[in-house]
Amino acid sequence: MAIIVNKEEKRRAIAQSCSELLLENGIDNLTIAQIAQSAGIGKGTVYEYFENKEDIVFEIITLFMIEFERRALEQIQSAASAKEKLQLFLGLMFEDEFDRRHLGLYQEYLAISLVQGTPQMVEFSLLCREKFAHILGDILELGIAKGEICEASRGLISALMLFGRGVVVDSKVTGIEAKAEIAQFLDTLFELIKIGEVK
Amino acid sequence: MAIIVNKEEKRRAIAQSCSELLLENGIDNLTIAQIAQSAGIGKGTVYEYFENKEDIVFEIITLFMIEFERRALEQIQSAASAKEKLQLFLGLMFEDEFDRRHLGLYQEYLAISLVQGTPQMVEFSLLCREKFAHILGDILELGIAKGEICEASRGLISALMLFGRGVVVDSKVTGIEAKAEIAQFLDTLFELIKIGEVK
Amino acid sequence: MAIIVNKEEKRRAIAQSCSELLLENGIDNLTIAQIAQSAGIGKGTVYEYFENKEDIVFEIITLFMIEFERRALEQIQSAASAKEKLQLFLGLMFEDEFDRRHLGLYQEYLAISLVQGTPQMVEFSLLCREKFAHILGDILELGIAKGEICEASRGLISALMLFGRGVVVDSKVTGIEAKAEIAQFLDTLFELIKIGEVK
Amino acid sequence: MAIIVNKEEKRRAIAQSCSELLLENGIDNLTIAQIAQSAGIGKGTVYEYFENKEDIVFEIITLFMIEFERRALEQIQSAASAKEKLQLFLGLMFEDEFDRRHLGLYQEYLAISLVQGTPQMVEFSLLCREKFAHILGDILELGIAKGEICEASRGLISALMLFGRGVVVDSKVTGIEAKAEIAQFLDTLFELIKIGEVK
DNA sequence: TATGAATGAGCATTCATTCAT
DNA sequence: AATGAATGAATGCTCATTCAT
Repeated sequence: MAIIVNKEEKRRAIAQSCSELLLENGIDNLTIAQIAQSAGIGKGTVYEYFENKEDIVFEIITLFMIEFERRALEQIQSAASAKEKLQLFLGLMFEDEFDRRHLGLYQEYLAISLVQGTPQMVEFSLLCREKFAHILGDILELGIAKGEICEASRGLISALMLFGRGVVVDSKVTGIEAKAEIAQFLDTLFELIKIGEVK
Repeated sequence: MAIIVNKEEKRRAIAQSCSELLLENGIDNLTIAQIAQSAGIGKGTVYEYFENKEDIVFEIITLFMIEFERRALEQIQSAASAKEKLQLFLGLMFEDEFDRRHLGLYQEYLAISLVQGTPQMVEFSLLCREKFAHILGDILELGIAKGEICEASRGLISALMLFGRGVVVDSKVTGIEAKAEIAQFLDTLFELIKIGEVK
Repeated sequence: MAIIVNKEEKRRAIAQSCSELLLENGIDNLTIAQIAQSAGIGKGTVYEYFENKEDIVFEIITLFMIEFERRALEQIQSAASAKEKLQLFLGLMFEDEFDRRHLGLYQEYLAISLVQGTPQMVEFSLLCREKFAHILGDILELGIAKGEICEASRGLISALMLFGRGVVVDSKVTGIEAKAEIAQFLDTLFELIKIGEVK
Repeated sequence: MAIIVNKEEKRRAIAQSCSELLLENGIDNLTIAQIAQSAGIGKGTVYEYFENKEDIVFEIITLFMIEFERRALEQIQSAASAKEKLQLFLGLMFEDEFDRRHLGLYQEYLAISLVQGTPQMVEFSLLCREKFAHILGDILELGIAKGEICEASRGLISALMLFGRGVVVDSKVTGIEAKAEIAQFLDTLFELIKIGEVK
């Protein structure tokens, strides 16, 4: 009698089993052979659950993204002002060693997107964009509602995300100090968007 | 006596001769054999003038960067207001087919920086950063001097560059409409930094 | 279930299939492409069974060494006196065309050991040394037991091997006549070590 | 008015100027460019004085050989008995750091001889052989004359040289302890060839 | 006599993916 | 459902030597 396996469940199990490997070795140095071994299955079996290597990496990165979103929402709640929330959100990837490894993986993923960019990857990136836009939107709306920042701030969602993307890239490419850049930007920005002053 | 060649000159000549190749094929698909052929020299000769393939790509990208800087300064002069200048500067890479190919190369270069990032590459990126910071600084200072924008705008240089980087990346990664994003950001931003209104 | 292959067996089969190639072309001129072709497999498959090219050469040389040892023991048995045995053993590599090709390969291997000498190669050479020391030891012991040679001869094992190595090298380097040198040495030596005379 | 240069003199000057380089880098890693630079001349000029790279290496090795011979003779004189002289002669290459570097070079040279062996190299090796045979011959003759060793020892010249060659090779190939091997061999040998005992 | 610019052949190795069993 | 054996494309780099000046 064959064991009935929930495909979706096994997918995640395989992905989980080698997520550490991915963080350690990076995408390029992760081989299908390693994946199969760490999951305790044959190489061919991997392809029963995933289309290709990219598919596996996707699964893992998606898991990380969900976790990241969860942490982001959690952290943001603990902050009082809109500025603090933004600071936390934009800076979340640069916190500690744990994040540094995830950041590295994310940068590697971005690099692949930059040169190979399959429709699937674009779709995934757009999905992330939406989620984060939503989070940023909530932060700003709340800030406006609480009278912390002006109505015009509403138009900054996309810019804040693009700024964030720039920080992620440049923290590697030019070695800028991410958290300092974020702080400085928010200081300047809040000088402009906070309520109650005349320029 | 032997023939004396101006090494620096020939370097540039070789780089020039295969820059088209680089734009067409991308970095990864550019082979030393192609470079040598397009320059009409032997493969070994290439290595008389360049350390390695990376070195060649660098030379070409540097040439493009210089050209880009020149065009940026030229375009900016033709604009009247600070907002227009910023729009031109940030949008310069997304103008037409000509730029699209250069943009692609730049994105590929960024991708490499994101995963391999040699000290030399970081140094180059920092150099670019400085140059562009200078240009942005001039634009903002002039805008402040002319009373177009508030003093606080001065603190936006780094943020504008990171935003620009984000647009370069996301125009590929998520397929956002670069020029529209830039326009929208500047509209919102100028709503905040222009002089003469109460929030 | 997938096909299970006896790895060790296939290793030897691949090695065997290109040993002729190795004898003909030498180590440096043996390419992986040739190996794959002669074994009727793909280049990649070669690497399923061998770490690298060196590993393949090792396998083949080891096979030759085993065969050499077998022949040596066989030949020695057919000889009556210790002197004859030594002569056969030391001269075995210089017999005929068959041996000349193997000798050439061995010399090439020695050359590599002399400049690159990986631990693995040293280990292999020590293994050979042990085996041959054992054979020489047996010959001498029997000679002593039979009263052909004096007790002190026992101390000559290592020297005989080093002499043999010297002959292998010099037969190529200075073109000395190997068999004549061996004969002359043994004549002199036996003059000294044979029993029953006063110097 | 052209400067008259003694070709032979300049040859030696060039060779001398890069002999240190040769000891440090080995034959394979010594480039013509380095040679030219260290001699303060152009690459092309090197070929005015030498046929090819091999020719240069030859010149240097010849210089070393002459020096080695000088040292050998000097050392030997300081020894009293034939056994001591042989020990000094055979062990001379394994004395100290100075010798270790020369030994390495010599081994590399042997390796080349083993696979490429040009007539010129064979000739050189034969020349060395003759010289050293002469030295060994003198040692043995003197020993015989002084009644230290028996007449038959005269036949050991070639064997001693081949043994020596074997030690040079195996000190690298199998990592044997050269000086110990030499001592052990000579102990055993002198047990056999010394005068005044009955086996 | 001196130079130095130009040359170009040659090859190991990796690993995602397939598919016969 | 699971497997794992087989595959093969694709490329940077070195350096001794030559010969035009």
